[in-house]
Amino acid sequence: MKKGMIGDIDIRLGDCKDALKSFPDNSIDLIITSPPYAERRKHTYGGIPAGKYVEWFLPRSEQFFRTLNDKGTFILNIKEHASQGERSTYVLELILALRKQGWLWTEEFIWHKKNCYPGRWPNRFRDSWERLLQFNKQKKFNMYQDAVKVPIGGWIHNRMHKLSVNDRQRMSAATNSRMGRNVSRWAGKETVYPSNVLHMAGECGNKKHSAVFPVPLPVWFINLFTQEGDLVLDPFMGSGTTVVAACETGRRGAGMDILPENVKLTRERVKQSAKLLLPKRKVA
Amino acid sequence: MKKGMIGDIDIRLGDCKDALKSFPDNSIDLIITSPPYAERRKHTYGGIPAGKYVEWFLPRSEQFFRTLNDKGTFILNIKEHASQGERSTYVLELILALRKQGWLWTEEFIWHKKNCYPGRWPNRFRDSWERLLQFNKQKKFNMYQDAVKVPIGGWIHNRMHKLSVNDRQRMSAATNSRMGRNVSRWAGKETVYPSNVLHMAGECGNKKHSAVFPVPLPVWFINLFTQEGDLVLDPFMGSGTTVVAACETGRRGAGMDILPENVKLTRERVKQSAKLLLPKRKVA
DNA sequence: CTGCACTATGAATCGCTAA
DNA sequence: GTTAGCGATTCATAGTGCA
Repeated sequence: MKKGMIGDIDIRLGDCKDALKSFPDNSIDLIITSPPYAERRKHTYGGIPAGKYVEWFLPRSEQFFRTLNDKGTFILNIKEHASQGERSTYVLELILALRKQGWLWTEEFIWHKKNCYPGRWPNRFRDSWERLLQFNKQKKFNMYQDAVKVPIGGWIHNRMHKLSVNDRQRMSAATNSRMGRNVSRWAGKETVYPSNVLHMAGECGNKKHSAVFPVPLPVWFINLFTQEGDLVLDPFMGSGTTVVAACETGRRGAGMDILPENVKLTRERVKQSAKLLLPKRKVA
Repeated sequence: MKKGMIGDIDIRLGDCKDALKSFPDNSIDLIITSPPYAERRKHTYGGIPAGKYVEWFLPRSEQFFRTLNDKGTFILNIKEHASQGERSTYVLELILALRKQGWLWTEEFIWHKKNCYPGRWPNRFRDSWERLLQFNKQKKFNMYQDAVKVPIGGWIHNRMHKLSVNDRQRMSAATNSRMGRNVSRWAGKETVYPSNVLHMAGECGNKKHSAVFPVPLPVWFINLFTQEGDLVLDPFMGSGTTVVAACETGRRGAGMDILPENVKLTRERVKQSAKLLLPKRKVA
């Protein structure tokens, strides 16, 4: 086994701008990452100024473009901060710059964070969403929509709320009524395709690491854009959530980070994840 | 009473670029509008090309800037389309251009439309969100956050939003009906401030008019950014949803549209709305 | 007046065919 | 070559009609 590998997971220390140079062209099937946002994480990543963000990003996305499979996808999780009462525009400028670099701006998913960061300000409400920008190299790319179908109505939750007490009684009893039919449909896997708004709680309460996103988020995109055995990259690995997600879904994973503690942390998480999965895989 | 006025509502025929010239500086407290999107509404508004959208918009937003109160707010509802596998970038360019025109880009609310347009494509899911861009003239602007607090959990609130005109009539009459009970339940609940993601179904199934957004949407922003008696403008009035919302919330309203049928339609809706409200006001 | 079954339709998008 | 038009696809709602 090569150095830095745990099973099918390749974890490295370094800046992706340099570390990716040893990756062959067209070798990666999905890139999903949450880079350091501008003017954030000053003590760890140095806090890239908003005005220099695009020029900082482009040499790195150039490597993404080279290493990404022609039918692969690049998912960028980012959200501009508010400062001096205004939203920063660097993300908009980044989208325009990436198109000039050759990327197609295919879609913008919204991640609606149900339990967003608390707080109150006189001039704005809590920010409870982030952008998940999808970029591709060509119009035709791999997409496995059936892998992420959801129960009818999206969230059964909403449906349940509407039910009166009578409805609920009937629901549990009847097999032939309309509600009964609906219930059997839920159980019987009547599913529809999702939309471009994702409802997922942010990670919270974990003191060991401050994950930018919860595991289900990369899992969703991994299921949507890759198949088993495909290679998933997170060039700004952080605590390794994407890499863990790749491991859990049976994909190969790669990731890098400039901070040794993140490399160490990710290795530990992947080992943990692999341990839990092994018995599962035997069953399956 | 001046020509074109119904009570406190000023409805005009014409292009806002010209029609707004007779409005004094700093006279409007809130502008909330959904302009014709690029490459849409070809049969009615001609379909502005994406490449010319910014240059089409700026002379109009210049009038918005002049007529808006310094502590007022401008809410712009828009969403770029997808074509040939890519999202158009004209909205991003518009945001950048509006900042150059002097606007502060204060916030971006997400309108999550649960009942979005159906369809299935090999490369994308249904688009179920739109942008609600907030712009201001200064850092300090009027904001009445307490006016839009929601019950914890929020589901009764959702229910309220779904009310049709009929339901609202029913609600005002009945104290014993289902809705009446819900309202009383709501009164006892603890409330919290909302976030910047709004969940509202679009208006549909209404044969009389095809509203771009449902009344509760402008009502929400009117409550948030204005007080009773303030002036609310919709420069691209359409079927008059914003103007009706102003009427229902006891604000003064103004609106204009280049299509005579929209002017006529809005006048009818406002008259209807005023009729329903009058008895209520006496009671209250 | 309530609850349930049924139906129409909406700021959509892609891909094919015809000119 | 390039553009314009139309069909197929799809689902959460409001409205309608009836028991």
